[in-house]
Amino acid sequence: MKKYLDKLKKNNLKITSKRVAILELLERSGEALSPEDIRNELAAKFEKVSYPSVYKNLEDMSRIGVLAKIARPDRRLYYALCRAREDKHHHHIICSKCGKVGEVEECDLFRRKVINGYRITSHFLQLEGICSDCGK
Amino acid sequence: MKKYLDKLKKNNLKITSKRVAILELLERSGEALSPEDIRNELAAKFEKVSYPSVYKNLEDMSRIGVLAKIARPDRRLYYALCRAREDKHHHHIICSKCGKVGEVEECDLFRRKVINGYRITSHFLQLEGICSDCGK
DNA sequence: CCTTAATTAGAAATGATTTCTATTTATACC
DNA sequence: GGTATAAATAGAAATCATTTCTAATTAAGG
Repeated sequence: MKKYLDKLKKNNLKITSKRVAILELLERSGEALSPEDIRNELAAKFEKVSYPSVYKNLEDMSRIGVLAKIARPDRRLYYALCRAREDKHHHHIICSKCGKVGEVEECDLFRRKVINGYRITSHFLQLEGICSDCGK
Repeated sequence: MKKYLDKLKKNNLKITSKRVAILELLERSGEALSPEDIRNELAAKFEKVSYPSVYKNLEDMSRIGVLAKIARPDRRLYYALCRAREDKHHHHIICSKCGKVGEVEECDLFRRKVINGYRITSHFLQLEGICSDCGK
């Protein structure tokens, strides 16, 4: 958490309770969440949470590289903690029934620099399935 | 072009002048275009072109696999002709600068039945990068 | 041709995101 | 610790890509 807050300071973004709560939520969940998801979670913790400040915080924090912004075919934007340094490269798989999220490390796209003439700048992989509990 | 029209027929989509014009436009441009781009191009050719039918055509044709739908961080949807061999599993990569779309066949996830205990039901992979022309 | 179901245009609605503005708050400096 | 000030915030209203609704038109099979 400290390294994210340091990065905020370094970029002249103040350490506000809302920003800390957003970062903690994204760290805890490990998923890409929508602004609406995030506002709803924060609403349980704070008396007042406005959409504009949630949107602005997500945008500001992704601009400085603390968060990753993800575009999906539902035309909504999703945000996830950018864990650039730590951990292994991975993606998430979501259980269609219970919503449980697991990690998928079988992805070697991050090693590829060029595919079919394109120098890759980003890739987004999303998996859906039935987890072992629900599949019994 | 014929193979696209055949696929429309096979899926009970009629061969209308608007659909043909959309396919020709996408084939000619080779890029992923927005519904707005497409409507504007068509407006030069037809007296009347409504947004709802452009949107519906793009959605219908991507549903049956003739077009690929691409979500980008500007929160708009883009559509490109799906040129890969029909039966070959593939994904798409879009150039961040010029919008050119290429096919990516290096994906072996579709062969995996189970990952990390999850029985996979679907996966979505989207790549972004700089194409060879723009990278010069 | 004729019939019928699909397609279309236009107007209005939708809903995620953004803008605007006045108030509050974090932080640098004393 | 107190204060100035620039950033952050909430709430109301606006924006704009996309969708819904409806009646008129059209493709395609018989």
